[in-house]
Amino acid sequence: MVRQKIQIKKIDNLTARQVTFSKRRRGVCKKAQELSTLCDAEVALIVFSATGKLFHYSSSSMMQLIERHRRQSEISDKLGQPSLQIQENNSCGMLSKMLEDKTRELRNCSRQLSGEDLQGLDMDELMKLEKMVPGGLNSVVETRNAKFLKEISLLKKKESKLLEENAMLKQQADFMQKSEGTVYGIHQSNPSECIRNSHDYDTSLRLGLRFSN
Amino acid sequence: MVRQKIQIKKIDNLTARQVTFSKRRRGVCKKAQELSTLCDAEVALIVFSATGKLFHYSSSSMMQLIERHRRQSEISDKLGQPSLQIQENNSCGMLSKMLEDKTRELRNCSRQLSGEDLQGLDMDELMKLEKMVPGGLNSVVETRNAKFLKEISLLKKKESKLLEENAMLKQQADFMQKSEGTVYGIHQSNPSECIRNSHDYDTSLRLGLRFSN
DNA sequence: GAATCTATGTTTAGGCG
DNA sequence: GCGCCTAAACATAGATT
Repeated sequence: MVRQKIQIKKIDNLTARQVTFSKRRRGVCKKAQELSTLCDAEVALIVFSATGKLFHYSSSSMMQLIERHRRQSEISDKLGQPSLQIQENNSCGMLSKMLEDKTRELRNCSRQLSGEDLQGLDMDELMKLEKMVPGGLNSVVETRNAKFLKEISLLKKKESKLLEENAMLKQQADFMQKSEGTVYGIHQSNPSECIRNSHDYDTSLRLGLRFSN
Repeated sequence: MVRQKIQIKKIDNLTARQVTFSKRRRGVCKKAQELSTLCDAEVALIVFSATGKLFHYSSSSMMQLIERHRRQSEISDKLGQPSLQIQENNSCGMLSKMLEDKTRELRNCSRQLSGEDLQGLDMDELMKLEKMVPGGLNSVVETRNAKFLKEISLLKKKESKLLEENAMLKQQADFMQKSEGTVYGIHQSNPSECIRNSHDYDTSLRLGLRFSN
């Protein structure tokens, strides 16, 4: 049999999953290395297998990279909080420079985001933002943010609807399963297979936070 | 001129390097996501561009993953990772899993956002800075709002797509019902029978499963 | 710069030892 | 598990718009 197109969802067959994990783990690592080398970037990659084994790669020091990441996040957090430190510590020139940087970054982001991601965090962050900033901004910005929030509300309703549908379909599937035991398909595992050795996660349990496109 | 084989060394031309960075960064990110989804792995990826911009992706919580990595790296004989989020009930077979995948995707887009974007935190920064710097920030506001609108638009599209997919799943469910309740099961497991833990943290270290160079 | 195109290089699913 | 094989799927360098 020749190669099939696969869909990006959890591979059910344990063996196939492990094999794919091994292959793709190396693939991702290689890609990370290449990115680092070709583009002069710092890259850190941490992978935990379903069995809990750790694999990692980093272009330089993992600790340094993690620390750098943490600091960057922390800085952002501080800025996000109502703390006024920065007002005291920065001149207008410096702030202007930062703003320029951020604007550039945001442009880049817009480009990147065009494909697949965005959403949740943006909404959350904006909500948070709204609470944090008590009407101090000018009316134009407030109006726009309100508009944005309205859109978010709509999208959340849609999400709820989708979730409802999912629940319904789950029930349906449940019912069908109870009413008929016939199962055919590629693979059906015996539940007892799930009780493997103590080093083995049951992968079918892990409904982790995934994203497939 | 058509595509040449490239050698993995730093790209000299700045523009080409930036373009490649952008393309490959997304590529690596996608691969990381796929690995996570397909193989039920936890993946964290941190990338700093040559200009210092941060990009990251994580299949779940970046902080948790980093913390887990830190612990496993430094103390190999410490057992019993306390919390590995036990999953919700999953007893409906393939269709149910597909639906859950979709639901999860919808819910957790934020994580992909935090992976690809500079996060909503940048927005916070901008807001904060806007408040501090008097005037002359219209372009920043415009940029941000444009980004918001674009994001909303894309989110809508994505949700529509998900709804469509759910509709398809519904059809599938209908079909199954008509087929006398048979189930095209690929894998079925009962979570309650699957007890796991992970005690072999140090194994990966002994086996030299590292990619640092 | 960003988006798209496309020929080509690279990855990898599915097998097998 | 690992390594190798093949061909299909995929990623992407280079060019163009």
